[in-house]
Amino acid sequence: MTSDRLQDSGLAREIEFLNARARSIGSALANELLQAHGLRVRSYSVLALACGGLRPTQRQLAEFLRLDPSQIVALVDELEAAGLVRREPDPSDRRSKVIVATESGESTYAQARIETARAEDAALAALTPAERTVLRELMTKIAFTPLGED
Amino acid sequence: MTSDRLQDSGLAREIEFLNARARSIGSALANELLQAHGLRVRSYSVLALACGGLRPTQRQLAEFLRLDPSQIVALVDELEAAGLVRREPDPSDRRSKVIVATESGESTYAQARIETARAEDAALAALTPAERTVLRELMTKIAFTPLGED
DNA sequence: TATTGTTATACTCTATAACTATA
DNA sequence: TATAGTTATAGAGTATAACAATA
Repeated sequence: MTSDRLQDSGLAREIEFLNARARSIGSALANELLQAHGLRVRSYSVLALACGGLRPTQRQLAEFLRLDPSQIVALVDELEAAGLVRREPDPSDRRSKVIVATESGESTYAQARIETARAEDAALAALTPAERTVLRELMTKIAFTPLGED
Repeated sequence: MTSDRLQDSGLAREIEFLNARARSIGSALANELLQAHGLRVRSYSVLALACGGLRPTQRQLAEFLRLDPSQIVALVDELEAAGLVRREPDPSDRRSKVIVATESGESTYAQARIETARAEDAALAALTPAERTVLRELMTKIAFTPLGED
Protein backbone atom coordinates (compact mmCIF):
# COMPACT_ATOMS: atom_id res chain seq x y z
CA MET A 1 0.00 0.00 0.00
CA THR A 2 1.47 3.31 -1.07
CA SER A 3 0.11 5.05 2.02
CA ASP A 4 1.79 2.66 4.48
CA ARG A 5 4.23 5.27 5.72
CA LEU A 6 1.27 7.23 7.15
CA GLN A 7 1.18 4.62 9.91
CA ASP A 8 3.99 6.68 11.42
CA SER A 9 1.43 9.40 12.13
CA GLY A 10 -0.02 9.95 15.57
CA LEU A 11 -3.42 9.34 14.04
CA ALA A 12 -2.58 5.68 13.44
CA ARG A 13 -2.35 5.20 17.21
CA GLU A 14 -5.79 6.64 17.94
CA ILE A 15 -8.42 4.02 18.72
CA GLU A 16 -11.14 6.15 17.13
CA PHE A 17 -9.28 6.07 13.81
CA LEU A 18 -8.52 2.34 14.00
CA ASN A 19 -12.14 1.69 14.83
CA ALA A 20 -13.37 3.77 11.90
CA ARG A 21 -11.04 1.99 9.52
CA ALA A 22 -11.88 -1.48 10.82
CA ARG A 23 -15.56 -0.72 10.58
CA SER A 24 -15.21 0.62 7.06
CA ILE A 25 -13.61 -2.66 6.01
CA GLY A 26 -16.04 -4.81 7.94
CA SER A 27 -19.27 -3.09 7.00
CA ALA A 28 -18.37 -2.84 3.32
CA LEU A 29 -17.87 -6.60 3.22
CA ALA A 30 -20.92 -7.39 5.36
CA ASN A 31 -23.18 -5.16 3.25
CA GLU A 32 -21.89 -6.83 0.11
CA LEU A 33 -22.61 -10.33 1.44
CA LEU A 34 -25.96 -9.38 2.96
CA GLN A 35 -27.39 -7.91 -0.23
CA ALA A 36 -28.05 -11.43 -1.54
CA HIS A 37 -30.69 -11.60 1.21
CA GLY A 38 -32.09 -8.12 0.60
CA LEU A 39 -30.54 -6.82 3.80
CA ARG A 40 -27.96 -4.30 4.89
CA VAL A 41 -26.07 -4.14 8.18
CA ARG A 42 -28.70 -2.01 9.91
CA SER A 43 -31.77 -3.95 8.77
CA TYR A 44 -29.93 -7.20 9.55
CA SER A 45 -29.32 -5.96 13.10
CA VAL A 46 -33.00 -5.21 13.65
CA LEU A 47 -33.98 -8.58 12.20
CA ALA A 48 -31.46 -10.38 14.39
CA LEU A 49 -32.97 -8.86 17.53
CA ALA A 50 -36.50 -9.67 16.36
CA CYS A 51 -35.55 -13.36 16.17
CA GLY A 52 -35.31 -15.95 18.91
CA GLY A 53 -38.26 -14.78 20.97
CA LEU A 54 -36.60 -11.70 22.44
CA ARG A 55 -39.66 -9.56 21.64
CA PRO A 56 -37.99 -6.13 21.85
CA THR A 57 -40.01 -2.92 21.66
CA GLN A 58 -38.98 -0.34 19.08
CA ARG A 59 -37.66 1.82 21.90
CA GLN A 60 -35.40 -1.01 23.10
CA LEU A 61 -34.13 -1.58 19.57
CA ALA A 62 -33.28 2.11 19.28
CA GLU A 63 -31.38 2.16 22.54
CA PHE A 64 -29.51 -1.09 21.92
CA LEU A 65 -28.53 -0.21 18.35
CA ARG A 66 -27.87 3.43 19.24
CA LEU A 67 -30.21 4.59 16.49
CA ASP A 68 -32.87 7.27 16.79
CA PRO A 69 -36.39 5.85 17.35
CA SER A 70 -37.46 7.44 14.05
CA GLN A 71 -34.85 5.37 12.24
CA ILE A 72 -36.24 2.21 13.78
CA VAL A 73 -39.62 3.11 12.31
CA ALA A 74 -38.14 3.14 8.82
CA LEU A 75 -36.16 -0.06 9.30
CA VAL A 76 -39.14 -1.95 10.74
CA ASP A 77 -41.35 -0.60 7.93
CA GLU A 78 -38.88 -2.03 5.44
CA LEU A 79 -38.62 -5.42 7.15
CA GLU A 80 -42.39 -5.58 7.60
CA ALA A 81 -42.97 -4.79 3.92
CA ALA A 82 -40.62 -7.67 3.08
CA GLY A 83 -42.65 -9.97 5.36
CA LEU A 84 -39.75 -10.61 7.71
CA VAL A 85 -41.12 -9.07 10.92
CA ARG A 86 -44.47 -8.08 12.46
CA ARG A 87 -45.41 -5.29 14.86
CA GLU A 88 -47.39 -6.75 17.76
CA PRO A 89 -49.18 -4.82 20.50
CA ASP A 90 -47.40 -4.83 23.85
CA PRO A 91 -49.90 -6.22 26.41
CA SER A 92 -48.22 -4.29 29.21
CA ASP A 93 -48.12 -0.88 27.48
CA ARG A 94 -50.43 0.09 24.67
CA ARG A 95 -48.00 2.77 23.47
CA SER A 96 -45.33 0.20 22.70
CA LYS A 97 -45.04 -2.19 19.80
CA VAL A 98 -43.14 -5.43 20.06
CA ILE A 99 -41.16 -6.52 17.00
CA VAL A 100 -41.36 -10.22 16.19
CA ALA A 101 -39.77 -12.11 13.30
CA THR A 102 -42.07 -14.11 11.03
CA GLU A 103 -41.16 -17.64 9.99
CA SER A 104 -39.72 -16.17 6.83
CA GLY A 105 -37.78 -13.69 8.94
CA GLU A 106 -36.30 -16.42 11.12
CA SER A 107 -35.27 -18.35 8.06
CA THR A 108 -33.77 -15.31 6.34
CA TYR A 109 -31.88 -14.44 9.49
CA ALA A 110 -30.45 -17.96 9.76
CA GLN A 111 -29.11 -17.69 6.21
CA ALA A 112 -27.87 -14.13 6.61
CA ARG A 113 -26.09 -15.08 9.82
CA ILE A 114 -23.88 -17.39 7.76
CA GLU A 115 -22.84 -14.42 5.63
CA THR A 116 -22.01 -12.17 8.57
CA ALA A 117 -19.98 -14.99 10.10
CA ARG A 118 -18.04 -15.21 6.84
CA ALA A 119 -17.53 -11.45 6.80
CA GLU A 120 -16.32 -11.50 10.39
CA ASP A 121 -13.94 -14.34 9.67
CA ALA A 122 -12.45 -12.39 6.76
CA ALA A 123 -12.20 -9.17 8.77
CA LEU A 124 -10.43 -10.96 11.63
CA ALA A 125 -8.18 -13.07 9.42
CA ALA A 126 -5.08 -11.50 10.96
CA LEU A 127 -6.02 -12.65 14.46
CA THR A 128 -5.62 -16.03 16.16
CA PRO A 129 -8.71 -17.60 17.79
CA ALA A 130 -7.40 -16.56 21.22
CA GLU A 131 -6.91 -12.99 20.03
CA ARG A 132 -10.43 -12.93 18.62
CA THR A 133 -11.80 -13.93 22.00
CA VAL A 134 -9.84 -11.19 23.74
CA LEU A 135 -10.94 -8.63 21.17
CA ARG A 136 -14.58 -9.60 21.61
CA GLU A 137 -14.31 -9.22 25.39
CA LEU A 138 -12.64 -5.82 25.22
CA MET A 139 -15.02 -4.54 22.55
CA THR A 140 -18.01 -5.69 24.59
CA LYS A 141 -16.76 -3.64 27.51
CA ILE A 142 -16.36 -0.45 25.53
CA ALA A 143 -19.52 -0.94 23.47
CA PHE A 144 -21.51 -0.95 26.68
CA THR A 145 -19.58 1.67 28.62
CA PRO A 146 -21.99 4.25 30.02
CA LEU A 147 -20.67 7.67 29.03
CA GLY A 148 -21.74 9.99 31.83
CA GLU A 149 -25.20 10.89 30.56
CA ASP A 150 -25.68 7.62 28.66
CA MET B 1 -30.57 0.44 30.41
CA THR B 2 -33.96 -1.07 29.61
CA SER B 3 -32.57 -2.86 26.56
CA ASP B 4 -29.87 -4.70 28.52
CA ARG B 5 -31.52 -8.06 28.07
CA LEU B 6 -30.88 -7.81 24.31
CA GLN B 7 -27.27 -8.64 25.13
CA ASP B 8 -28.51 -12.22 25.20
CA SER B 9 -28.96 -12.02 21.45
CA GLY B 10 -26.49 -13.55 19.02
CA LEU B 11 -26.00 -10.07 17.59
CA ALA B 12 -24.32 -8.90 20.79
CA ARG B 13 -21.51 -11.39 20.08
CA GLU B 14 -20.82 -10.13 16.57
CA ILE B 15 -17.70 -8.00 16.28
CA GLU B 16 -19.27 -5.93 13.53
CA PHE B 17 -22.10 -4.91 15.85
CA LEU B 18 -19.78 -4.19 18.78
CA ASN B 19 -17.58 -2.14 16.51
CA ALA B 20 -20.53 -0.13 15.20
CA ARG B 21 -21.76 0.56 18.70
CA ALA B 22 -18.33 1.50 20.03
CA ARG B 23 -17.78 3.79 17.11
CA SER B 24 -21.16 5.43 17.53
CA ILE B 25 -20.27 6.26 21.14
CA GLY B 26 -16.72 7.33 20.31
CA SER B 27 -17.42 9.47 17.28
CA ALA B 28 -20.38 11.23 18.86
CA LEU B 29 -18.16 12.32 21.72
CA ALA B 30 -15.19 13.17 19.51
CA ASN B 31 -17.33 15.27 17.15
CA GLU B 32 -18.79 17.10 20.11
CA LEU B 33 -15.37 17.95 21.53
CA LEU B 34 -13.84 18.78 18.14
CA GLN B 35 -16.49 21.32 17.18
CA ALA B 36 -14.86 23.89 19.47
CA HIS B 37 -11.99 23.85 16.94
CA GLY B 38 -14.22 23.94 13.86
CA LEU B 39 -13.41 20.31 13.07
CA ARG B 40 -15.20 16.99 12.81
CA VAL B 41 -13.70 13.50 12.96
CA ARG B 42 -13.04 13.32 9.22
CA SER B 43 -11.52 16.78 8.79
CA TYR B 44 -9.48 16.21 11.95
CA SER B 45 -8.08 13.01 10.45
CA VAL B 46 -6.98 14.77 7.28
CA LEU B 47 -5.44 17.60 9.29
CA ALA B 48 -3.61 15.12 11.54
CA LEU B 49 -1.97 13.49 8.51
CA ALA B 50 -1.05 16.86 7.02
CA CYS B 51 0.93 17.68 10.18
CA GLY B 52 4.40 16.65 11.22
CA GLY B 53 6.01 16.79 7.79
CA LEU B 54 4.43 13.61 6.44
CA ARG B 55 3.50 15.36 3.18
CA PRO B 56 0.84 12.89 1.95
CA THR B 57 -0.71 13.18 -1.49
CA GLN B 58 -4.50 13.30 -1.70
CA ARG B 59 -4.46 9.78 -3.08
CA GLN B 60 -2.53 8.53 -0.06
CA LEU B 61 -4.97 10.26 2.28
CA ALA B 62 -7.87 8.58 0.48
CA GLU B 63 -6.30 5.15 0.75
CA PHE B 64 -5.23 5.50 4.38
CA LEU B 65 -8.55 6.92 5.56
CA ARG B 66 -10.54 4.60 3.29
CA LEU B 67 -12.40 7.54 1.78
CA ASP B 68 -13.08 8.10 -1.90
CA PRO B 69 -10.63 10.55 -3.52
CA SER B 70 -13.56 12.86 -4.26
CA GLN B 71 -14.29 13.12 -0.56
CA ILE B 72 -10.70 14.14 0.11
CA VAL B 73 -11.17 17.01 -2.34
CA ALA B 74 -14.05 18.37 -0.26
CA LEU B 75 -12.26 17.90 3.06
CA VAL B 76 -9.06 19.55 1.83
CA ASP B 77 -11.12 22.40 0.32
CA GLU B 78 -12.69 22.96 3.71
CA LEU B 79 -9.39 22.87 5.61
CA GLU B 80 -7.73 25.08 3.01
CA ALA B 81 -10.54 27.65 3.23
CA ALA B 82 -10.01 27.70 7.00
CA GLY B 83 -6.29 28.33 6.44
CA LEU B 84 -5.23 25.08 8.11
CA VAL B 85 -3.60 23.29 5.16
CA ARG B 86 -2.09 24.08 1.75
CA ARG B 87 -1.99 22.11 -1.50
CA GLU B 88 1.60 21.98 -2.77
CA PRO B 89 2.78 20.65 -6.12
CA ASP B 90 4.45 17.25 -5.95
CA PRO B 91 7.91 17.67 -7.51
CA SER B 92 7.99 14.02 -8.56
CA ASP B 93 4.56 13.90 -10.22
CA ARG B 94 2.77 16.94 -11.55
CA ARG B 95 -0.61 15.19 -11.29
CA SER B 96 -0.29 14.85 -7.51
CA LYS B 97 -0.80 17.45 -4.83
CA VAL B 98 0.87 17.23 -1.47
CA ILE B 99 -1.15 18.35 1.56
CA VAL B 100 0.80 20.36 4.12
CA ALA B 101 -0.44 21.92 7.36
CA THR B 102 0.10 25.67 7.82
CA GLU B 103 1.41 27.02 11.12
CA SER B 104 -2.18 27.67 12.09
CA GLY B 105 -3.02 24.10 11.11
CA GLU B 106 -0.24 22.64 13.26
CA SER B 107 -1.40 24.72 16.19
CA THR B 108 -5.06 23.80 15.72
CA TYR B 109 -4.12 20.14 15.46
CA ALA B 110 -2.12 20.28 18.70
CA GLN B 111 -5.14 21.70 20.52
CA ALA B 112 -7.61 19.33 18.86
CA ARG B 113 -5.40 16.37 19.73
CA ILE B 114 -6.02 17.11 23.39
CA GLU B 115 -9.76 16.78 22.78
CA THR B 116 -9.50 13.47 20.93
CA ALA B 117 -7.30 12.14 23.72
CA ARG B 118 -10.01 13.12 26.21
CA ALA B 119 -12.66 11.46 24.06
CA GLU B 120 -10.59 8.30 23.81
CA ASP B 121 -10.01 8.24 27.53
CA ALA B 122 -13.75 8.50 28.16
CA ALA B 123 -14.57 5.85 25.57
CA LEU B 124 -12.03 3.43 27.07
CA ALA B 125 -12.91 4.18 30.68
CA ALA B 126 -13.92 0.56 31.27
CA LEU B 127 -10.47 -0.75 30.31
CA THR B 128 -7.24 -0.92 32.28
CA PRO B 129 -4.09 0.58 30.74
CA ALA B 130 -2.87 -2.93 29.88
CA GLU B 131 -6.19 -3.75 28.21
CA ARG B 132 -6.02 -0.52 26.21
CA THR B 133 -2.60 -1.50 24.90
CA VAL B 134 -3.87 -4.94 23.87
CA LEU B 135 -6.94 -3.43 22.22
CA ARG B 136 -4.80 -0.99 20.25
CA GLU B 137 -2.57 -3.80 19.01
CA LEU B 138 -5.46 -6.02 17.95
CA MET B 139 -7.31 -3.13 16.31
CA THR B 140 -4.19 -2.12 14.42
CA LYS B 141 -3.96 -5.61 12.99
CA ILE B 142 -7.52 -5.71 11.75
CA ALA B 143 -7.57 -2.09 10.58
CA PHE B 144 -4.71 -2.94 8.23
CA THR B 145 -5.75 -6.43 7.20
CA PRO B 146 -5.66 -6.71 3.42
CA LEU B 147 -9.02 -8.18 2.33
CA GLY B 148 -8.25 -10.16 -0.78
CA GLU B 149 -8.58 -7.39 -3.35
CA ASP B 150 -7.61 -4.61 -0.96
C1' DT C 1 -46.10 15.54 32.70
C1' DA C 2 -43.50 12.05 30.48
C1' DT C 3 -42.93 8.38 27.06
C1' DT C 4 -43.77 5.51 22.48
C1' DG C 5 -44.11 5.62 17.98
C1' DT C 6 -44.49 8.57 14.02
C1' DT C 7 -43.72 12.23 10.45
C1' DA C 8 -40.96 15.71 8.54
C1' DT C 9 -36.69 18.02 7.52
C1' DA C 10 -31.94 18.95 7.13
C1' DC C 11 -27.36 17.62 7.26
C1' DT C 12 -23.38 14.33 6.95
C1' DC C 13 -21.43 10.42 5.01
C1' DT C 14 -20.85 7.03 1.28
C1' DA C 15 -20.72 5.26 -3.48
C1' DT C 16 -20.38 5.89 -8.59
C1' DA C 17 -19.46 7.73 -12.86
C1' DA C 18 -17.38 10.89 -15.91
C1' DC C 19 -14.07 14.55 -17.02
C1' DT C 20 -8.97 16.94 -17.32
C1' DA C 21 -4.30 16.84 -16.96
C1' DT C 22 -0.61 14.40 -16.57
C1' DA C 23 2.18 9.82 -16.59
C1' DT D 1 -3.49 3.04 -21.29
C1' DA D 2 -3.51 4.20 -16.59
C1' DT D 3 -3.50 7.42 -12.62
C1' DA D 4 -4.36 12.01 -9.64
C1' DG D 5 -7.48 15.21 -8.81
C1' DT D 6 -11.99 17.13 -9.73
C1' DT D 7 -17.08 17.67 -10.45
C1' DA D 8 -21.66 16.03 -10.15
C1' DT D 9 -25.28 13.26 -8.38
C1' DA D 10 -27.76 9.94 -5.80
C1' DG D 11 -28.39 7.13 -1.93
C1' DA D 12 -27.54 5.74 2.91
C1' DG D 13 -26.84 7.22 7.55
C1' DT D 14 -27.45 10.70 11.40
C1' DA D 15 -29.59 14.39 14.16
C1' DT D 16 -33.53 17.31 15.66
C1' DA D 17 -38.03 18.88 16.38
C1' DA D 18 -42.88 18.37 16.65
C1' DC D 19 -47.19 15.69 17.00
C1' DA D 20 -50.95 11.99 18.55
C1' DA D 21 -51.91 8.31 21.63
C1' DT D 22 -51.07 6.51 25.96
C1' DA D 23 -48.91 6.27 30.63
